[in-house]
Amino acid sequence: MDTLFDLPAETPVRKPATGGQAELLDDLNPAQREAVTHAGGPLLVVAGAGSGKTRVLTRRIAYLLGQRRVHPGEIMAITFTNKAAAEMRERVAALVGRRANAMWVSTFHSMCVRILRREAKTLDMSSNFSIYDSDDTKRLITLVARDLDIDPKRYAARTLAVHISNLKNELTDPETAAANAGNDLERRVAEVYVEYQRRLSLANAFDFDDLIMRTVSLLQAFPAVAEYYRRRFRHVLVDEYQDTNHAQYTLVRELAGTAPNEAGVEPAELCVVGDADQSIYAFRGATIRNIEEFERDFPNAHTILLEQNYRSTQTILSAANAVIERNPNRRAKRLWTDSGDGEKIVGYVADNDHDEAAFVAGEIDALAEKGEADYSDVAVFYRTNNQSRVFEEIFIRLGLPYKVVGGVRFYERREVRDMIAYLRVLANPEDTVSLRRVLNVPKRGIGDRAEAVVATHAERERISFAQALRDAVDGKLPLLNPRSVKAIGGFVALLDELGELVASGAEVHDVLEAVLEKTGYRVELEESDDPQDHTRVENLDELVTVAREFAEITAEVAADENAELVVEDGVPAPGSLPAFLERVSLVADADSVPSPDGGEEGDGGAGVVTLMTVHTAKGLEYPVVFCTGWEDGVFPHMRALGDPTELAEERRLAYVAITRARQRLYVSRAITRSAWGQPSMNPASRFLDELPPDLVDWRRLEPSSAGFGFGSGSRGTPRAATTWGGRRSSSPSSPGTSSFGKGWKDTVALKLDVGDRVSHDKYGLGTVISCDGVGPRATATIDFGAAGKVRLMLIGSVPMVKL
DNA sequence: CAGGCCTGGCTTTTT
DNA sequence: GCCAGGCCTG
Repeated sequence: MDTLFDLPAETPVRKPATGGQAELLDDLNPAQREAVTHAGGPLLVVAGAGSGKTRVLTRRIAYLLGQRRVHPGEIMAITFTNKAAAEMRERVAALVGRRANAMWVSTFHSMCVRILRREAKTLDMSSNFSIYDSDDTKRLITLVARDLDIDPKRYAARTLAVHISNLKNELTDPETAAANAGNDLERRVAEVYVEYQRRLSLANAFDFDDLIMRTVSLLQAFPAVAEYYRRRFRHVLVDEYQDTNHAQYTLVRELAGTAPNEAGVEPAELCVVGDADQSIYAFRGATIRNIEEFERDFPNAHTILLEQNYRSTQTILSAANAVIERNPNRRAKRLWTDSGDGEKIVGYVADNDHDEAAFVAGEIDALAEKGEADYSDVAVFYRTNNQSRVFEEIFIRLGLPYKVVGGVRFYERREVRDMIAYLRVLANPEDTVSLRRVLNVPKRGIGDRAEAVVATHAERERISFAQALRDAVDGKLPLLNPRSVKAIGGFVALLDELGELVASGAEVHDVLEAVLEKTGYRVELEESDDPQDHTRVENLDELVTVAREFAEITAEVAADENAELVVEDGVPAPGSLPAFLERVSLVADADSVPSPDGGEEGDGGAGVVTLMTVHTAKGLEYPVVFCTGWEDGVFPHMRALGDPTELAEERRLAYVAITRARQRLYVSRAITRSAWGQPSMNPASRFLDELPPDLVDWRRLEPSSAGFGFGSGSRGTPRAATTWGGRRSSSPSSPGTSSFGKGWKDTVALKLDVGDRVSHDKYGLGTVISCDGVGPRATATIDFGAAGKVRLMLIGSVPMVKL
């Protein structure tokens, strides 16, 4: 795995400014230059896609260091991903050298971890705390909800977790949540929230949201702590500001300040960079309010707009502009380039998802054949992960090399998480969630009943679960049968033995090996005849390799006297178990994106095609991009159709997708697509209609009764037998001007009930067997007899009548 | 206590 | 169509 430590490839900079400071500004356009040199008040850089955002940030830092004599230790640069942080650090280092090491360049979360480890005592925590991800969080919430006798059917752990996360993102503490609770759900959530926080503390753990929220409350409750950081960091830079949530916004404000504090310490110089049009994480609490209201939040703020694009052709940019312009209440911004129009966008309407994938594969092959693109130049985007399947099927059949990025990640795999849980217990014995996770994994005869007895004892005696286990071994729990006591005894002895190994200073990978052997985890998998378990063993070997590399790299850095190994408060000892755990908790992008030059470890020359969701594609760019599944109900997603706010977010997602393309952009949709095993018919995505018609070369259009000319490239695919009336939108005559988006989007064309008889233009006579959703989300599953069961959306002009 | 079967559910996911 | 979690049985 090349992932934990790899630095991403440098995005091409036209004229690399290698040495002299004078060159820092040379190859910048006027707006970029202004952003780099601006001094004094808060600065907002509105950076359109491909406008050289990272270049501005890194040059600005280099300029601060070189021209404005800022000490690197005074700079804090905050990003959302480790990849972005690594890239920024790398690029600054390329400009200024090793001095870059003294800066804090990190993600919001690792920055907070660093502060929290340093200040843990202040919050009654111990600095070896665990960091719970959403899976751990859900487990703990499940435990809490069960203890509170909450009906898991009515209030799913996931739902509770989402609500609690939202509260934390809004910096609402449990008491306030309880006081504000206005309905049954909110009361239940608050109840769980209170107990959940108590149990987190007891486990000496923070969840992801806590990392931010607790840091904010730390800074707010302890002015001396805030002042320490304020004095220290005189420059705060924030990347992807449009993705900040309320908690992160407050954190930035607390760190930088907006006015001198009581001691007269001036606010730090703040520079944030972002693009409201690329905000696609509202579902995680991100709010574009923060970028929209920047000037109000930070008095005397200055705003700079970067609109010149260095990535795409004008055709692609015009398409992107046309789509995003439809979003209401948006700050005007139009991307442009001086590099020419380039190729037209290619459109394709497929009969079904299979046909769509075949078209994509055919085009990729043709481009490769003509030498116009390597496989690694090509990316295929879709809205949801399950859409990757059909591409995989077709690509495998055709022998087209590809890699799916995203989906279930390495560190989310069960076996990996089990091992991490063991390591966490060894690093933080109070970590109840991890301890209970591995209590009976692999099976060692400690069942639900025994676990419950121990848990109750722990709760009653107000002791940790770990201590309660020891009490069980000491015979203090009469409710346990002797067999369970013996099993628990074995488990505790095992942990003690592993604990001694850790205490003796063993390397992480040796500890990991010991866990795999001594628990019998590996043997169990090896002896299993389930083929999945074979993969699991491979993943575990991979994890051991990761740990070994972790130790080796740390050793190399330590041995390199040129490297400044910054050892500071809040940073675990290099190479230690806590350091490793922090790494795997905060760096979860193990399945990496293949490198653009096609060199993923020797798969020969042309590399592989990359498949991913649009969300995953953010921040990336490819010469050739396929935007697939542009259908109402797929993209925009079904759940966004009825909600203008969500629809605007989907449109931003479309904007992100389009602006990833450098030279060639394809858009496609399928008339029918199998979803959840059943075919469903989807109308064209409204976003297709928003593309200026003259920019799109429709290779193939949906067969229709209107009979106007279709592109010639229909490749012999069978045409759907549909002849339905009316409003086909993306016809060659009027793609951009169709009004169907207005007329039908809020209306349900057909009101159906179970048992109704219908007649469908394509499927014929049928009977409604179920109805789902309301309003624009309404669907019906209809049994068409010989034509099968079909789930249909009921919005728009459905080619069907009720009988 | 463990393993098997069945039902339900199901966007996106930087950390 | 697939996975996860709950329930039931051996």
